[in-house]
Amino acid sequence: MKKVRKQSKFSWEHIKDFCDTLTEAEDTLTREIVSCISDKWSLWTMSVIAENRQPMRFSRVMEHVGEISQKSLTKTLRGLERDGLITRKVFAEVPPRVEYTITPLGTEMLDNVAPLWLWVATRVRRFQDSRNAFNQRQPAIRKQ
Amino acid sequence: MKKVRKQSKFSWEHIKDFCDTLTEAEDTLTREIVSCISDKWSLWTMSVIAENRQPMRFSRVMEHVGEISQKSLTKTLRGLERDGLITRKVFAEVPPRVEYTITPLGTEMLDNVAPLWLWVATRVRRFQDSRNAFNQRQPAIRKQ
DNA sequence: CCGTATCCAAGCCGATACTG
DNA sequence: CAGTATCGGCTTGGATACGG
Repeated sequence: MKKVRKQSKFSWEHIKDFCDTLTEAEDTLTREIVSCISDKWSLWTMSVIAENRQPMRFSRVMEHVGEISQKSLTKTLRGLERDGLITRKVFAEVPPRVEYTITPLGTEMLDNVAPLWLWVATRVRRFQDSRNAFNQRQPAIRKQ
Repeated sequence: MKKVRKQSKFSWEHIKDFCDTLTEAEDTLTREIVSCISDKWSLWTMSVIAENRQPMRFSRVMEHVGEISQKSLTKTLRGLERDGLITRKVFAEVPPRVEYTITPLGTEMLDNVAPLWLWVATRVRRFQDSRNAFNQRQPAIRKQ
């Protein structure tokens, strides 16, 4: 019986046991959800909607998010809706109105990302130093 | 003076104030570092090296990580080294030997990612349900 | 053994144009 | 107003071949 370690997994110390209880599908989905925090727009869009404290129209979200294109915003919002992080409500009016709201799950998500983000941010100088040092020593093993 | 909101930022509640103290370069770097957790191999590679508890050769890392290609593993390891998350030690021998070790910063990183990962993993069913429901109702606004 | 170089396919994302 | 459709550039990562 060949033990194939699934790609893209993460397990570490005390969470290892729990991770091992997940099916492969669950494990894959977990990674997908976690990965949204490095999606170019997802996290920022969520925090924009969350901080508004009330339903937000498409165009207002677009204003606040910034330089995003319509296409990308639509795609981002659909993804967040699909995962239950925001809700999308369409009003049958002319002109059309669509309102987006953060869900409790979405708020929880933001609250859980924040500590990690903060940890990285407080160490950003150290990372910068490390990169500078790395770039200054000649690329390892470089021929000549 | 046009206030251009940098892309790809994240700020939320109590971390907002701290994030605002970062320069744009620092903010960008923070996002880059955070993003490594969704890199296909970085996190998994780090946990493999960390759990080994001792320096690990390239080929052994490759075995444990699994289906990764040499090229991707090299690239992943270089990135982690550059950011100070692992160390890379070359021995001038024949045949060549290179050993990788997790750094304290790398361990800290893993420890800080774990809670988020665990939170997502414990809610994975909810995310799955949300996706199923989303896929079953006809795509919003879909014509006909 | 531990890489580097090259080619190539897939996917992301912006710009632009069009629609109910 | 809030999308959809299409194109095209850029990046990412696998496969393969080669090198010190």
